[in-house]
Amino acid sequence: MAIFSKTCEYAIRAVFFIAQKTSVGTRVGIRDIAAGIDSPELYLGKILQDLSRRGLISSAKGPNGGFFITGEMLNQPIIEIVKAIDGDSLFVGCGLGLKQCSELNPCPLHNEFKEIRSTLTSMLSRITVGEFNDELIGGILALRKAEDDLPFNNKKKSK
Amino acid sequence: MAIFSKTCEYAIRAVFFIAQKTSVGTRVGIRDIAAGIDSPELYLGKILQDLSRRGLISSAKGPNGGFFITGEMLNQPIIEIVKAIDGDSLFVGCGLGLKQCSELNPCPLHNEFKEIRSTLTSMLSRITVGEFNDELIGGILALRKAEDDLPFNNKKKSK
DNA sequence: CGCGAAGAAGACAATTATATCTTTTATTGT
DNA sequence: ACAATAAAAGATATAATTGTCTTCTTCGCG
Repeated sequence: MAIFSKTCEYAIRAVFFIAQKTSVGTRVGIRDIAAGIDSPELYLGKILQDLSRRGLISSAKGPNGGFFITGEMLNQPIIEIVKAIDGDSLFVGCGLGLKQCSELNPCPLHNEFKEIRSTLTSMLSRITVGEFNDELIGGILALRKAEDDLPFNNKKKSK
Repeated sequence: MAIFSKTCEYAIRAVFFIAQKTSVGTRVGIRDIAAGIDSPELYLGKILQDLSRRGLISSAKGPNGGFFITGEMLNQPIIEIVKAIDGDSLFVGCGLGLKQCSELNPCPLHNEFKEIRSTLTSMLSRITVGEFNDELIGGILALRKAEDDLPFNNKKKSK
């Protein structure tokens, strides 16, 4: 068990990827995103649909279409993505899965988990979707393998 | 997605429960544990088997048998349970699921996750299996619903 | 010894998460 | 209008997780 579900990992990486592409002025298609973040293309399609329906990203059909992220969405914290995909159980539930766990009837790890949760929540609330654009463009941060590991076909799409 | 898998939640609660019973000198059967922590009885059986095979709890068959926890096991940190059940992906993997994420090739959340992980790790390493015995006995902490919600048959086992 | 109480073990069923495929719809450029 | 492109949507497949059932083995006690 990682912190996020696989779906959520793909979603976060995809959103960072799209944000970065948007910041240099281009829309990106599913194929390019999948290549850019190392994810199964068709599955990613479903995830992007979902994010788009929830208003976390935008999309356009047709030639020159693709996914993009508008200005204000760049300032969304990534906790929104996590909540949209994985729900809020990471932030609200009892660490031991007790429905009735509360201040009055706490489980043994209740107080410890409050700390973990608040650390997580504040981190994910602080980081925004557009925050890493420059580092991603500069190659300082990665959403997949290193750049020179990219398959040769990753440039045929630059229009 | 909660932090731990459901299986792991049951496991931790069960171990706390057994530890507490052991500390007052009795072995406990699967049925009583399941009732004590609100878990499916038969599924719990599998989990306890697994923990027992890994040496995190002990068991005895036959009449007056049941599960118990020996002295030194009481000092085990609960991170051992988590690792046994959920593996160590919570503690070592990249938060965005990138296999090649590292200091040299970090994902955008790499440094933030180091903090989360170390908080989690130290907390789970610090808390021991026997740590809450007194509070559990005293009813200050809970592993299920409040005591007075217990089904009437929970005392028929006191031997 | 032999019965009953318990855990051990393996097969199986249901659910959820993950992934793929196919068809449809919308948009753009010509 | 037409052809090409790209996302949307729905149906289906696979795998992992979670949960149940049945049978077997072991042990303690009379």
